[in-house]
Amino acid sequence: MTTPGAQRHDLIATLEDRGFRLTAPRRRVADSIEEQRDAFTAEYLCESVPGVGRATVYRTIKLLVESGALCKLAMPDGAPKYSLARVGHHHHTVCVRCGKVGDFRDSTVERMFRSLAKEVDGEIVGHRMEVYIDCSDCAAT
Amino acid sequence: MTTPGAQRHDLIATLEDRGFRLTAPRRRVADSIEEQRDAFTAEYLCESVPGVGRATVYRTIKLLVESGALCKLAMPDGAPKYSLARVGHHHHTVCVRCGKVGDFRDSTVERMFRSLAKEVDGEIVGHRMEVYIDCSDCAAT
DNA sequence: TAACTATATGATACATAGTGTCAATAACAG
DNA sequence: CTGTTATTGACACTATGTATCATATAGTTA
Repeated sequence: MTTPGAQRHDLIATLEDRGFRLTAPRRRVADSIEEQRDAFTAEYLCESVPGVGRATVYRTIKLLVESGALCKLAMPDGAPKYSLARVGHHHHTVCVRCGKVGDFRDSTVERMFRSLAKEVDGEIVGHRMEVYIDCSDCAAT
Repeated sequence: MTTPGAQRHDLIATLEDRGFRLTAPRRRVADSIEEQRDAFTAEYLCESVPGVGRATVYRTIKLLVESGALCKLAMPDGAPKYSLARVGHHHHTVCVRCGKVGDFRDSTVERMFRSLAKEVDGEIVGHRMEVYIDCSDCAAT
């Protein structure tokens, strides 16, 4: 049981829990990710941690995505961005103008997948869903 | 009104309707796409039309996606594949083993988006959804 | 049907998002 | 403090495109 509302993004602890070594480059990448409020690209993250190798940044991102601590999203053109995971399983709204990410879990989403499971030829092994929005802040400008 | 059941994939006609020139390279790319039964990558298509420039293949794919005649899908890792569009707006099931693509339109999907529209901070301007399956043929092997 | 012109082509270089290799380095266990 | 093994950073390479530009051609018009 996790305490509701007490969402931490202790990315380094996530890596430690999975048995990875706590290195200086990983700490710097994790710290930088925790500072990002909105969705960010891997290349942007590389720039935010000068001195850390590009490959290390990508490797760290990959570990965090595999751990479920980070979500990989696709922009409308398919370009990838990353966003901190705030809840277990969820989907995202992404503002196409400012990149602000929102999470949502909707009972109708779950209902839809249950309904779909009966129709498809085979077993559902995963899914992807992103909802693109023009957020109220951007719409106001 | 379209005639239900009479789904054609006249990709060349789609380009003509949009005012593009009917060139030999475009005909070859369009013909090759119409032969693909499952989702395919752009590079695979390039190989299937030897002699046609890679840039031309990508340009033709882009025109067809913009026309709605071709769908760009994302595999679980985000890698793009393309699939002929059979109906107006729909979503896809993709077998993660063989790449077979199925279309679906589910009333609960529409209901879900209507429900979501009330919750999000802004206006929904688009979405993306793919359902990954292990199809019955692959599961049998 | 010949000529004209805008569009399209193909070669090439470049951009973005990663992954594989490998020698050097550093974390952590003992 | 030392040894082992994971990790790093540099670099090369792959995949998926896009930009540029000289050349070629589709479709129009005389």
